[in-house]
Amino acid sequence: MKKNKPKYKQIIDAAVEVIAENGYHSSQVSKIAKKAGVADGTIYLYFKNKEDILVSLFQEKMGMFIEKIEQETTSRQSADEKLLRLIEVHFDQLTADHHLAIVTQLELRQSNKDLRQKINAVLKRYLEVIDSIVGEGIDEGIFRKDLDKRLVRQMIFGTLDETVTNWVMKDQRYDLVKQAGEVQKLLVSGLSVR
Amino acid sequence: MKKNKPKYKQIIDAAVEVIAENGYHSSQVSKIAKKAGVADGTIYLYFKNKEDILVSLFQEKMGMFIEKIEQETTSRQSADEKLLRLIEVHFDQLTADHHLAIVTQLELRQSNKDLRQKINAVLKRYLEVIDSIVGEGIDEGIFRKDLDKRLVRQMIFGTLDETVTNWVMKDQRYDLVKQAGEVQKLLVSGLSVR
Amino acid sequence: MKKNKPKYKQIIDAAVEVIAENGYHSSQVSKIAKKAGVADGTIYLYFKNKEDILVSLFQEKMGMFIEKIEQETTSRQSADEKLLRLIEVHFDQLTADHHLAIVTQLELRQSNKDLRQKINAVLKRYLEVIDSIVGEGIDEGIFRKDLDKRLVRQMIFGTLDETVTNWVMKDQRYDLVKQAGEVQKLLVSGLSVR
Amino acid sequence: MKKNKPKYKQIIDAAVEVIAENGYHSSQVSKIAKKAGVADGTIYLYFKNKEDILVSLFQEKMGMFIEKIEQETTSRQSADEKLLRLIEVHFDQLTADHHLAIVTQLELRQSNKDLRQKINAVLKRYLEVIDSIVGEGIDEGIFRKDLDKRLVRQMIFGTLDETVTNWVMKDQRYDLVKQAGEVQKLLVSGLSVR
DNA sequence: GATGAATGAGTCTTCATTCAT
DNA sequence: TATGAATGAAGACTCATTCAT
Repeated sequence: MKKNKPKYKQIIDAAVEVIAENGYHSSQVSKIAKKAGVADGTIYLYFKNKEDILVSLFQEKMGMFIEKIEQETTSRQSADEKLLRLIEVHFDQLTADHHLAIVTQLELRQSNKDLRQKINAVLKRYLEVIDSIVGEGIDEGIFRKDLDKRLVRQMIFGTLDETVTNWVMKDQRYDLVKQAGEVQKLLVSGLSVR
Repeated sequence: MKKNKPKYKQIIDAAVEVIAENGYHSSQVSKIAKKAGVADGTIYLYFKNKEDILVSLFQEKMGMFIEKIEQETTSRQSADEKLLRLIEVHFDQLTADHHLAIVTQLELRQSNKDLRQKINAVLKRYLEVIDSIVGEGIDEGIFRKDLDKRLVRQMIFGTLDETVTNWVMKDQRYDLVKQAGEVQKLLVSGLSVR
Repeated sequence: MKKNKPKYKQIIDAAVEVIAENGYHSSQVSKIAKKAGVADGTIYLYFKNKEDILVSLFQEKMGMFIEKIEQETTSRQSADEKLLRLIEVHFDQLTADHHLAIVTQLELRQSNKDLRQKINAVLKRYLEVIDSIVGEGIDEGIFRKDLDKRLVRQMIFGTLDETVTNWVMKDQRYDLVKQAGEVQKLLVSGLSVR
Repeated sequence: MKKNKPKYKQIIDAAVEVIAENGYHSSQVSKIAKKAGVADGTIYLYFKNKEDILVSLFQEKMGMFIEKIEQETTSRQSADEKLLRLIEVHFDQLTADHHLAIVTQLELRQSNKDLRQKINAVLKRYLEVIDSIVGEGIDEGIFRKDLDKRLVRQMIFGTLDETVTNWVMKDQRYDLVKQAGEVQKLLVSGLSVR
């Protein structure tokens, strides 16, 4: 119960906690309401239905997540620095909110097709940040001209996502942010010795 | 469970089809039984419960999938050729069985934590193939000595997985195998101009 | 409950409209409040509960309905003329307020036993008008002496009610009042050729 | 629990009892299942949904009801005898099953528009019986030639329905069948002395 | 082995009503 | 008087699993 927050945020925060602790399928609306300190019916004054809680949760949290990344990357000079900062901020934010990490990496994936598509719509902004960094890198002459933008985007996002998921599944027992540099280096330089 | 009996395979194949066509949450046991041409109760002579169908499905299909990759990669000389072959065979097999592609990339992710952990156990063999290729590459002197094995594994697997998922979500409308070379190059050389 | 205040009538009129337009089961208190231009809670300053709105609605509208019939019938001379006038005024009033017709003939019947009993209490006055017309007819010697008052009352009311209900269910597409004469003749003379 | 009946009939009979005893709105599916001696889920092996129980109940019972009326009326010679027999059989059948009487006269009217339309479809057959008797009466020369078929049908059905409803609401405390003759006479001869 | 009819636990959502302001 | 945000009870339906045959 977080009495000073507006109910909308109270409910979303409760949902993150409940889902992280109980898993997606054991997160009944009544459980979320109880954690939020409101009646079951109150949920429906702020959200259309259960799915809408999840979509809103993702939009709210991911919105802030992406905004932070946008802010932090623009302040850097070169594309490779921007990429490093993107990875650091990505890792940092999920480290700071380990409930959110569990929810985004594991639990929300159990949602159905409809919800996943809404989630992808939210992720689009993030992918555009990646795209623009890659574009800058090419313009700056530090990234290859012949890069396939889509493949690159998939490599970067796929790598970060898989890295975070592994870390979450290992119960977040190591320092993710420390690996940002190495991950960036891998993405920029690849496996090759040169 | 008698793995060599036709009915066992009948049911698994029916499950793949039903899940690909109806989605994970609309794939009731009764629907799978009907497609397999057996009674609902018969399912339980071959599988402990519904989750066991899914785990077995994944083990069966992924077992063959990984075996093929093991075979095809050992026949290649150098680590970078092996990596290329791994990607080609990975893409090729999912292209060949589009029902399976849908099931592994989209539908099976909607399963709960327990099931995902069993799925990860199956994937371990695949990750070991990646590890050994990377190890060979280092020994051969074509990959960097200071590579973090785990991060590399996550980059390679994450990239391939994200690439296939995107392709499936775009309804498999383009030729995935054609992109194997470019993906391999990205992984080996990174984004950098050199 | 202050019957002379405008708000009381506002709410009842809103209820008639809302029920006629949305049907009994889709007529939430909040919808009635909105249509009446008051807050949900205000409803409860004028009515004990939802059922009370409906009972009051029926009392209010039926009170006027019956009063009109009482007035119009007393001015006629003989019982058969009074009966004709009763039918004409009955049909006429429901034709004049088609929302009310829908509500009384179709929607209010969906209420539960309790409400129906209260509705019947309101109807009692109407049945008494019928009774007295029949009594007069007998006294005048134009109706049979051996008539069973209750059965007659049921025939007259049942016939009018069924006639109006059919007309409402046919979307009030024909002129009900025009049929008053024929209905009266049927009731007075029956089916027989003489 | 009526173990020797097929489940379909068991459930319908249970529904009649439960609705008659508890009223339409307090007749939960679980209550019907319990009375029928089956599990809640079993209901849904035999009926699409709750409304389908009610529609089927009406079709089943009313089907038999009307069939009986059809049989009994055809065996009579003249139209007025047929009408008398129709009334007798109508009253007799509802007297014989007082639960059914409550359900058809009071509780089923509380259903929504959709259900009522399905109920009306069932009643159509009954109205056709009335129509044909009236037609015969006209052909036989004992009923007036200028009768409005629809109005007559509404008078007959409205009168019977109202009569039965009143009897049910008076807790069926008097002998309904005994009044059949008087009701028939009223319909045939009307109120008039001759 | 094979069947499939029967089971029954589990949950989202609505909406009449309240009460602090 | 008037408000309207908050309450919380209540119920139809699904579907994985069982077991008598």
